[in-house]
Amino acid sequence: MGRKRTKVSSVKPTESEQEILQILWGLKEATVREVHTELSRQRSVGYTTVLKLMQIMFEKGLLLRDPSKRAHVYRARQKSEVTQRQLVKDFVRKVFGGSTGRLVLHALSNEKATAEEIANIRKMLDRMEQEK
Amino acid sequence: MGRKRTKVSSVKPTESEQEILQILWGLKEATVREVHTELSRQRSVGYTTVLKLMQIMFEKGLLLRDPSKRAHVYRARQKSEVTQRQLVKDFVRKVFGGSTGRLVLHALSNEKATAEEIANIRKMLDRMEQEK
DNA sequence: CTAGAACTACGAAATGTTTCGTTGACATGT
DNA sequence: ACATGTCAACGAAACATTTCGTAGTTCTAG
Repeated sequence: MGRKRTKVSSVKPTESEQEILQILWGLKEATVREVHTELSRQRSVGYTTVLKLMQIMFEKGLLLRDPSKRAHVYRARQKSEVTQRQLVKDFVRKVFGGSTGRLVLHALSNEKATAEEIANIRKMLDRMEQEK
Repeated sequence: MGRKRTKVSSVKPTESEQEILQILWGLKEATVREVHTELSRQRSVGYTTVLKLMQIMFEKGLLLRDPSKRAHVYRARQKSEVTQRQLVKDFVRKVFGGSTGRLVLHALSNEKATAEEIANIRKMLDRMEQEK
């Protein structure tokens, strides 16, 4: 008997977990309290709720932690790029039937990007056409 | 007694519901059986499961239906654009900290878009810079 | 040394989502 | 008229996610 501890990399974070990952990516690493403080800015949530979520995320392999300090220090196991890639792919499939282009058009038509981002996007497009 | 029937437009579809919306957007309108047939292509799912989901979606106001035929004909209440806008916004906030540009860069670096889509994206960028 | 604050761990309730069996109505072909 | 198939409705089980209370430990100020 004994399942678990396989396919760690394919675990899809729930929505709450995504919020926490987002915060951890920004802070690089943080204690539960720091995450709670930050998340509280976005919505009302109890300390032990965040604690529990982060413990679960640790068990799932989404987070690493250093328990040597009294307040354990957590960090995301995967670089943001890796997880984001996975989530974008899933999202595009569910909401845009798999068409990345349609997602991009939609995203751009919604909100404004900065001039710098626009420039980067152009570069990206150039590169993509090169590769053909 | 009786709550409900408010804030219809702000209901966020669950993941299963998104799959069904995706199918309905493609078919314009469809019976439960048609949706089930289509969804079955993607994953294993029972007929009554789809039926129940669509009934719930109707109650939530996500779908409209015409019960005049024996097999009710359903369609999405909101145009795909509206719902997608909402979902993208939410997704960008949770996964990219609100930065649309970063989402776009990511999406593009993942998968290849078609030449036509790339052209459209360029046009969109042009337009965005015009507006400044 | 002691009171209080800050932590982790844990269990379990509350809530949300998905799945499906069963029932009864209606339709169709024989 | 009846057997067979298709349908909506519904209830509830199964499962997943979120929330929080409580207990026990360690730290810190006085």
